[in-house]
Amino acid sequence: MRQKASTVVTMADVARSAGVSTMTVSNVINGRPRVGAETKERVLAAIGELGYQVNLAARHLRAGRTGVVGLAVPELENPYFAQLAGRLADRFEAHDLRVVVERTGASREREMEAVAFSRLRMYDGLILSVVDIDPAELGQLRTDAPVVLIGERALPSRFDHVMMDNVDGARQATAHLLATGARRVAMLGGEPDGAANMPALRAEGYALAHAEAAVPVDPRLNIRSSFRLQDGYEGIRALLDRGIGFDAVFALNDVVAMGALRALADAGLRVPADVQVIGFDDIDEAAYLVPALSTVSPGHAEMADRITALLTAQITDGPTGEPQEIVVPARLVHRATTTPLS
Amino acid sequence: MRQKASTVVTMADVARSAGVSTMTVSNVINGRPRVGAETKERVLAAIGELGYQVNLAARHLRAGRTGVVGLAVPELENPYFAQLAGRLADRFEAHDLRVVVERTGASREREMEAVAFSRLRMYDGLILSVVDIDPAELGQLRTDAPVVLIGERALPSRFDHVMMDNVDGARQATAHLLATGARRVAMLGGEPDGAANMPALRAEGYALAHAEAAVPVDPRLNIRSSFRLQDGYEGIRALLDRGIGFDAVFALNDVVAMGALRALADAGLRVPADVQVIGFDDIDEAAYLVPALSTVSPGHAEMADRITALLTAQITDGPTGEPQEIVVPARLVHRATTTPLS
DNA sequence: CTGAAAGCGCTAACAT
DNA sequence: ATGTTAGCGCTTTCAG
Repeated sequence: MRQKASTVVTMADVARSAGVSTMTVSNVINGRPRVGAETKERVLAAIGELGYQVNLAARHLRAGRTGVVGLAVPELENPYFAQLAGRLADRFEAHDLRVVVERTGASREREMEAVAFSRLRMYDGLILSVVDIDPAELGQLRTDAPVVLIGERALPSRFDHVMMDNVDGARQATAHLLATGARRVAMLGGEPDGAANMPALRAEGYALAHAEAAVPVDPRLNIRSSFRLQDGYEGIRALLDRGIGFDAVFALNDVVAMGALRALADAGLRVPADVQVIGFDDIDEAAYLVPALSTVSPGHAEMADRITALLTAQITDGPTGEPQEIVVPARLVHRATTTPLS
Repeated sequence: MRQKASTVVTMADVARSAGVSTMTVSNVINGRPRVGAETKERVLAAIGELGYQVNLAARHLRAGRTGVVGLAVPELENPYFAQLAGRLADRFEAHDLRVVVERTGASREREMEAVAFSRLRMYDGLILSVVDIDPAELGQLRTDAPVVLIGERALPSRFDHVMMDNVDGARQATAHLLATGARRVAMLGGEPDGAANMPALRAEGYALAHAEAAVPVDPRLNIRSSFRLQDGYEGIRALLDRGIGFDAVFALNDVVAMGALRALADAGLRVPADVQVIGFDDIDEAAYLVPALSTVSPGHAEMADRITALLTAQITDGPTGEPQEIVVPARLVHRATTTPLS
């Protein structure tokens, strides 16, 4: 399993071939000024001939930085994360930092912690979407590497942390449903494991709105599942098959809302006349569904701006004093799957 | 802008604190067998106390490998790529390789080449989705690092290359439309720059089907644009506004098809009764749209399997002799936006 | 303008 | 069972 060391061209090879020192080669490659024009050409020629490429591992070891920030998300396929990744990539590009995305595999907190933190040193900074992590685990991590957490509710931690207002967003969404006459609001998506994770928070907002409107919650309307399209579809089908009536659906994210819309259409139910539907996340697709999906916008731009600002600050200035904790407000987006207020 | 070297804990620090050599620390960390139980504990304790974390840059420099494979795609937000990334991550995990995804920014071939190849050495292997790259540029690259190209038509290159059958998929899709009575098939999406890029190939299949069916093509039905939802929407709107009649839409990908579906619905046109619609890519969302989108499936599983096999082979066995060129067949998926064949 | 020396943090190979 | 030596490929001093 050995590498064929002979095929790897090093800087020393180039230097030898061009009859200069490695230092001069280094200078040419990095476009440093004080190199003779003719020398430069000789070096460039040698590089071309030998097909030399810098060894970034060595460069990084030396430089102590990599120029890349990692973004660790539970899953790549979820449009929310894919779109977040795009927005962050845009912003970090402006700071000459490249974003690379990796997957943690969600709920499995072990894996997440392991992956994300063992690799910390590969990155100048890490943006970690915490899904289900135990605050205690976070607490034991010894590192002053630049890290920004995104996702859940306030965590006791020494890391900067930006979150969307899950509870309030869910409250607003549910309240709108209730205010426009719904009395039996199904809640769809999210695993039923306690914890302060995202589904739990959105569920909290759902409960809150019911309490405020003094509308009782029927626990049978609580359909928990994973967050795929299929889960949204099957959740609604299950409700229908079991004959459990409902006049609105609060989907814990837009993806399951999409699945729900489909199930409703298949059942011949009209949206929003028979059943209102509202999602969460405001993914790009929401506006283009038929009918267009009402949803909760978690403030995409502000979120991305905050994350970028926080992380770049840490990277350039080193560990900051107090960890910041930023809550980006959520906003209802009314489209065609809900009935307007009055 | 100096790093605070004092806060970085190295293996030597741990060794000193535990009263052993760095080698012993290394052995403990890597779980190598021949370490005394009591020594091990001392080391572990020191690690915990100091909050030591391995420096992966150094490890990689030493090991000559990183355990990560890069996936460079034009854009993260496109569900096709997001879903591809997920499938690849699954498969590479089985080989103890982690996939990290980065964005090349599509069409700008310079950037793409630059990004993808300058970083080659960071990865044990690279999967590069070539969008618009000039074969000549690829040709000049000197490297025998493991690379698998995905995307377009056959390229003269020394890299393994797996592609979907763009032309045939498009031909099948268009042929179905024509066979079920459509005579004016709008083609939607894709920049109109010549080249052997994806849009051009799918356009070729479109033309081919028309030729085979002896149906003339009205160039005004060719609406080229970018590949966002909005572009699909606006493309159809433009056709409608200009009063250019059409009875079917071949969308160059599912995302623009989604936009088109929405525009059609807004205009009160029934799908497929008034206008048939077919997309390309078979993204997960397609099956859940209302109505469910007929599309061309590019053989997702086979594609991912092939890519994984090719790249892992290169990584473990070194440069192979002949570069492989694999075309994964495309298959029509009939759902609700097209009328069935007779 | 160019070069020599030293060392980033780690681990394979060889002592002990 | 543990330590010593050497060096991965690069770049930062500091000398020419």
